[in-house]
Amino acid sequence: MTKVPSSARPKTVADVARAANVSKATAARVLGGYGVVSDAIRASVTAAAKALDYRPNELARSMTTGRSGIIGVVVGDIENPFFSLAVRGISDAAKASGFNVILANSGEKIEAEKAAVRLLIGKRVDGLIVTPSESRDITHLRDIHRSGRPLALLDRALPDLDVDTVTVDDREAAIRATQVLIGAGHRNIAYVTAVEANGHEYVDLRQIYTSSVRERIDGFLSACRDAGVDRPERHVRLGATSSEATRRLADEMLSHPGRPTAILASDSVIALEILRTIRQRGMRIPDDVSLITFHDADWTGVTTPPITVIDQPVYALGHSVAELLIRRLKGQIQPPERLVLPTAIITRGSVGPPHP
Amino acid sequence: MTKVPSSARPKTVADVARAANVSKATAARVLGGYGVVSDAIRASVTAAAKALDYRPNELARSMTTGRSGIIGVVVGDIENPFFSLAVRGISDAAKASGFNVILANSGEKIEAEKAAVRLLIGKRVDGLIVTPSESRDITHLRDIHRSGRPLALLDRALPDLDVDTVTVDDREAAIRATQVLIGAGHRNIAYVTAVEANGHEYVDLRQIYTSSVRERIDGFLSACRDAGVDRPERHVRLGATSSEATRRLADEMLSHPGRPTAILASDSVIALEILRTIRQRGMRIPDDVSLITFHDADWTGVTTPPITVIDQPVYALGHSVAELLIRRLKGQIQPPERLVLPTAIITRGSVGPPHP
DNA sequence: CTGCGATAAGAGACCGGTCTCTTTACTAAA
DNA sequence: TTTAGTAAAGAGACCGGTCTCTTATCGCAG
Repeated sequence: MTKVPSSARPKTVADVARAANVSKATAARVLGGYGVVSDAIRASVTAAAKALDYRPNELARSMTTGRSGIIGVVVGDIENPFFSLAVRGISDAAKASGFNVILANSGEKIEAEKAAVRLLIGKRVDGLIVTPSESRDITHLRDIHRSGRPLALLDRALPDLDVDTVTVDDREAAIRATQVLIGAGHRNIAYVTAVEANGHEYVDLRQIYTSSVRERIDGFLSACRDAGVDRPERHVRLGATSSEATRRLADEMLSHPGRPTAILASDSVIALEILRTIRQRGMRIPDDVSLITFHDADWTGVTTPPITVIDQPVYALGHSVAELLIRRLKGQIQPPERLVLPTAIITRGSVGPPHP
Repeated sequence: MTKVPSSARPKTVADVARAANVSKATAARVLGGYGVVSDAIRASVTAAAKALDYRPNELARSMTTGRSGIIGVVVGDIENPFFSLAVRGISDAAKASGFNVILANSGEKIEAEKAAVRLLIGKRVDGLIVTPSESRDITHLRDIHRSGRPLALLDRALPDLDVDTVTVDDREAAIRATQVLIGAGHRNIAYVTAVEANGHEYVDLRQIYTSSVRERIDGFLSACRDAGVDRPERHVRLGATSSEATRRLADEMLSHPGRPTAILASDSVIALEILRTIRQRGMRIPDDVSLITFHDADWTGVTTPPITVIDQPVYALGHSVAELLIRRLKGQIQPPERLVLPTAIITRGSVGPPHP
């Protein structure tokens, strides 16, 4: 004798109007919370709505109003704690202003990123937050901007695209981290990053299409050169895109006779894999090799020794880029802002003097 | 002389139809990829669409078709790597079938969960995946089900709600982990979980409204009792909901004279905080206290010593719950399935004999 | 040469809201 | 008593697609 589970078409304003014996317009006014309605009518419509279990169709609502209340977010990889934390910052800021978030991840692939943007635009999100995976091909981002939908960039700036952007002082951070290693006596320092390039071999800065990574490498090289290191670009390693790739890369790098005495990792996921490789090879930190990584991931404080990190304000990064976007969504027009948040080095125990 | 950045209203099928000199219906057939159209007309409509930079309005499309191509996901906490990984599994499965994902997190609060469900239903998602934060109040989940929209549960079963569910063998896993500790000689074992309850004091299984946690505690208690432990429920600690709370709880627990010689942590976030507290108190693992945690989080392998864990197939959990849901979305009707995935214990170095 | 079926294109209703414009009823000022 | 003014409710267009139903055209068999 149980009720048939479904098949009951969701109720509409027209259904409620009929039940309450008012016009569709009046019912819509009550249910939509706009216009003027007498208290008596309001009560009876509300009662009818409750009785019928009316739930508004946000889709229909969005179509007429043109606003969906949704912010689209395209990140490189949700699994990377850096992004999960940033997304949390975005979500919190969005929720506080009554917006919701649709998440899509690009896997750092430009084609996936384009598809995601197309999809979100199609869903008529009110605005987008993107971590652009490339600076070469940004036509899809131009399109967003051109279509009048606000766009904001997270963690990675694009010189050619003048929109709200929140990044950290990547170059500065890389310089300081490198100086820490140089100060400890290192001259053979490797920089390991996920960015893919043809040949996995670093040649030139212009080959790096991810702005944050380019900044970091630039800072790294600059600090190395200032310390008189010869051709530091030899020690930039690209292509740590997966744990396997990173493992292979690290293994190859550490088995080499002229192996680095210190490593600077571009994110915590890479650092973890490098740490694993170091352990596996029976080497010790910081005795055999020193390590610094970007992102103060939660685990970096509990290893033995704990890892010295570049602490990025990740949550704030997400929170403020969302706030910038929302400000614009609310109609405030102002010139695009480029926020650069400061980082700090947290000194732990993973840096020591070089040991050849 | 630059073009005005926006204000150009997005083009519609009607615009394209006009430009191509065909009827709206014909243009729609081409652009929507349905119906029959001659090659000549198809070409001219496609050309017109490209010229006008037409982009379909998915909102309008969803409204008439009734399908949005979106799966709504409500998880407890995106920041917890357990959930990020599960979400990744969901996303991958969804993408493979042409679905997209809207993510909302409840913060394990029932009110936020209800709001999220209401929102997603309003957005007319095609189906929902939820990790119910409570088994007491599930009217909102009943509503989903009743409205005919498929619902699937992730990680937590609800006995009263007969829908597709994917969980792991929590009770079994807890028993095995507890037995490992008991086998090492421990009789004073603490179980620490995030679940909140009035008074933070464990009294009764019926007080635990999160099914997975209840299962685990049940298994833990059962294994303890089998080993002749007296009143093991004394050692169940609730309320590790934030890092601060966990820290406080752990600190209090470890400073107590009759402190546990081993700890079983309900997730990796809790374990990390417990580990920090242990270190901070100058205690050592496993000499002073043994530790096992649920979830083989990436960091558990790199601490000294590495942590023995209960390895849950988290990605598969997400992937298969999404597949179950999608199967139903595609119209296949079958009785609700309750999948229980197996776990395994990965023995590392965090368990040793008790040391009073 | 007529008629039938198949194919291609057009006309217009519809989805479920919002919103403008119009109508109605009632109060208050002239 | 007439009239202006206002508050409240109704009628119906509209958003941008989909989809059914109708109409026009063409080939081919009888």
